[in-house]
Amino acid sequence: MPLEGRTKQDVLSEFRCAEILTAARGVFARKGFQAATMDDIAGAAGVGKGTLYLYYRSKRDIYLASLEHGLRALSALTAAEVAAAARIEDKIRAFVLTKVRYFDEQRDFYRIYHAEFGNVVAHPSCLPDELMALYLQQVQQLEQAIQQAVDRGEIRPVQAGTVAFAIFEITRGIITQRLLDRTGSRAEDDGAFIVDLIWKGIGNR
Amino acid sequence: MPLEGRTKQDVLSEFRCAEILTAARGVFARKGFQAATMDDIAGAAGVGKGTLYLYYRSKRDIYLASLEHGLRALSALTAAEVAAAARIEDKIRAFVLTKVRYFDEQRDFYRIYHAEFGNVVAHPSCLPDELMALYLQQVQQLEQAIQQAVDRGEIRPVQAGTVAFAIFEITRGIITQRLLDRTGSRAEDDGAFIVDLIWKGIGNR
Amino acid sequence: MPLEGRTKQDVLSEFRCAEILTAARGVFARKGFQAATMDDIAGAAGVGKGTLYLYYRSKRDIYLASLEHGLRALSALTAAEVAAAARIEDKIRAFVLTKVRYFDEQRDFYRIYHAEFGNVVAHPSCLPDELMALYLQQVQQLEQAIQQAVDRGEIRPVQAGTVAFAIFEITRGIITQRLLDRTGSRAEDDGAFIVDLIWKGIGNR
Amino acid sequence: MPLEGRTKQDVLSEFRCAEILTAARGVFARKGFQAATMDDIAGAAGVGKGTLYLYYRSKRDIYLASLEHGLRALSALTAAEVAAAARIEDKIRAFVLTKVRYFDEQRDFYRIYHAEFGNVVAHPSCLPDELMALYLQQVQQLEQAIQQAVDRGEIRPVQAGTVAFAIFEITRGIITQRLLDRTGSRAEDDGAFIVDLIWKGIGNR
DNA sequence: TATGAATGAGAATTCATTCAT
DNA sequence: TATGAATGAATTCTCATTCAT
Repeated sequence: MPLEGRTKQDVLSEFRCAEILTAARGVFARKGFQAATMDDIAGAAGVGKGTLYLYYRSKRDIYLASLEHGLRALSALTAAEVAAAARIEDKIRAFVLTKVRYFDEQRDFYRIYHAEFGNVVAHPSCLPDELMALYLQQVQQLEQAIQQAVDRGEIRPVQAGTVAFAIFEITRGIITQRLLDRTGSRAEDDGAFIVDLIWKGIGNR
Repeated sequence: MPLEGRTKQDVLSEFRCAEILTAARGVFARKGFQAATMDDIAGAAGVGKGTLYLYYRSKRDIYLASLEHGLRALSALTAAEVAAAARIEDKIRAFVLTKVRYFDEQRDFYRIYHAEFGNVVAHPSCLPDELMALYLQQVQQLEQAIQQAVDRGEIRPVQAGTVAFAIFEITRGIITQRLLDRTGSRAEDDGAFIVDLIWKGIGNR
Repeated sequence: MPLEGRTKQDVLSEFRCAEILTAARGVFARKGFQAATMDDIAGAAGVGKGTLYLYYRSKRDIYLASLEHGLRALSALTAAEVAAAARIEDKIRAFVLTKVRYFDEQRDFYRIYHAEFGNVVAHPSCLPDELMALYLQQVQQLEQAIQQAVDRGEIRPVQAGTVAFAIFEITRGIITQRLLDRTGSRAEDDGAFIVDLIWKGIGNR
Repeated sequence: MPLEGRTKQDVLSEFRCAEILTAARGVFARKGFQAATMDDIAGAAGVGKGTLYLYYRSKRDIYLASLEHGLRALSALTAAEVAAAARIEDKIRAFVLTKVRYFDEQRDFYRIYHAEFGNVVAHPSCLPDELMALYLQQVQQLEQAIQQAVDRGEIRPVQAGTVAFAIFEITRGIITQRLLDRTGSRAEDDGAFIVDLIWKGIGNR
């Protein structure tokens, strides 16, 4: 039974970490990084302020951990779904839909995600390389799929990187809209629209 | 003479306002809203800290004024260029190119613009309605043009709003990339790419 | 009249600095460095807490400034008095008496001075070199005088450095006692005792 | 068997106490009272943080116990050596040498000892009477010996208390120097110097 | 007895805003 | 009108002490 290591401590510790991270995500989503205080987070997590520092070294640390946690989950999910699709058309659809659905359920996380990665331009050097890599990896996965499709002649020759980036951006836009409008359009429809647009363009016949 | 109001005062006042706004834009772009201090802005504007409060009520006020100032200019410019183009294809090209070029020259402004409007999701209620309206108006102009094109049969029947939004998002993505990469691709080429993608999609044939 | 620079600002600034330093000296003397809070100091100085940071960068800065201020005054005074005395006996007396009298009037300062320089052993590297130099200079002045007296045959051949240091230490001891006992022995008597002891020793005849 | 009390418990308890005290002494010496944390001490002692509170009521308690422990040992040693010497000259030498040698081997303790008793002036009321008594007793032992020597005509009539105090202070100075300089002068030489100075003074012939 | 996770009071420092000059 | 010295509310982080296990 001791096979799994010191379960008591470790499980409790992991539980606390998760508790804090979840609470923090909500607070950060509601107030943004600056306006969120350690008191807020401690209160939301139902622990003392000092306890936060037992698990994370600083406010920024908690923030980055929130970010990484969600991003890693999203990335794994997207990679799996995209890989599972055969044709490029389906891969794109999988890419879009996975993200739309993920963020539909993780609205708090989207707010943080968006605030941070949306602003890479404004403050380029603020994020750890590891996190940036994780973020950029998303587009790269799609880019590779598109490049292969070009090579196989499935689609007309386009710059895979820029197209992937365009899809990425439109998806982000759609997700943003879905969060702002509460007019629950179906995720499938939004996804279908993007794929259709990217696939056929708007030009008349 | 008194036709134009108290010219001396007004002109001086406007001059000071512009001076402050320009300085503030640079500071905000460099440091972000939170990290920028009134001392920074006063220093950059070459005035005393107290003077800022003669022209603006708060730090946030200066920020919003910066935003509005640039946004108004961009909006007017875009409207004119889009209106000047005849065919929808050209209107889209004009839309994209105007924005790409504007931000190429107003990089400081782009950083603020992006940070703030990119984050509407995260902090929905923070911006005054007037500013939001100005922002949304950009897409609406494009949307109308697309709707007309649909009505005229210039392009296949698509949801004008969503397409306009997609173009808007891709454009933003491209601009972001241009600021990050210093690999100076030509604005015309980036613009052409977007129009091409939107127009024809990536599907074969 | 503008010969003396911007008097208004400078005088006010110097006044504030002195005010803060005096208040701080009292607080540090009463509570020690660690226990003294910026609130204490601000309260004692009759200014806002933020004001302290207009004149000094940190709590430690205020502390060091207090120390340097008093030390510089003492050093100058001692140097003058010692130089004014002709015979080595009188120089030693001047050295002892100047210090005893100075600290009689600057009890607050003595507490800081003693706490900090008394503890060089415990935390050797904490003080800026400049301050340490100022401190050590005191013994060196005396050492030179003693060495000259040895060279001239005024006194028996002794190690000037160690003797100077011994005088320095006894003086410190006496001052400490004077502050603890409120039994007001006359400074002259204490001074005379030290000189007598150092001069003749306790050996019979 | 029960004559000696609950040996098992008591011995273990004493052992723990000694362990903690030794560890604490090192930590306090290295970091000073304020900067030393209970975590540091617990870590150095190889026990849990909570355990410290089973043996001592507070951080200050541990500190004072460290102090008392070392001071008691020093005091006993000095008393014995001084008593063993016959002539006053030898008693002084014994006094000086015992202390110099003791602190040569207990550098950690010296740092604490010096920091605390060196600062009696700064914070007069901080130490328990018992500890102060123990400290002052050192000088008093010497004072009595000197007074007897005066009474017996061994030395010229001097104020025994002040002379004892002077010797005490010079000795402290020498020890401090020995710890700062690593220029290992022999303890005997330093001791001889002090005795010589105190005995003959520096006056010529 | 031994532990170390949890706590929260407390302190240094920053900075938007005010206001006397 | 212009200034910048003064302010104090607000925030992050530390660490002695407690207490459930």
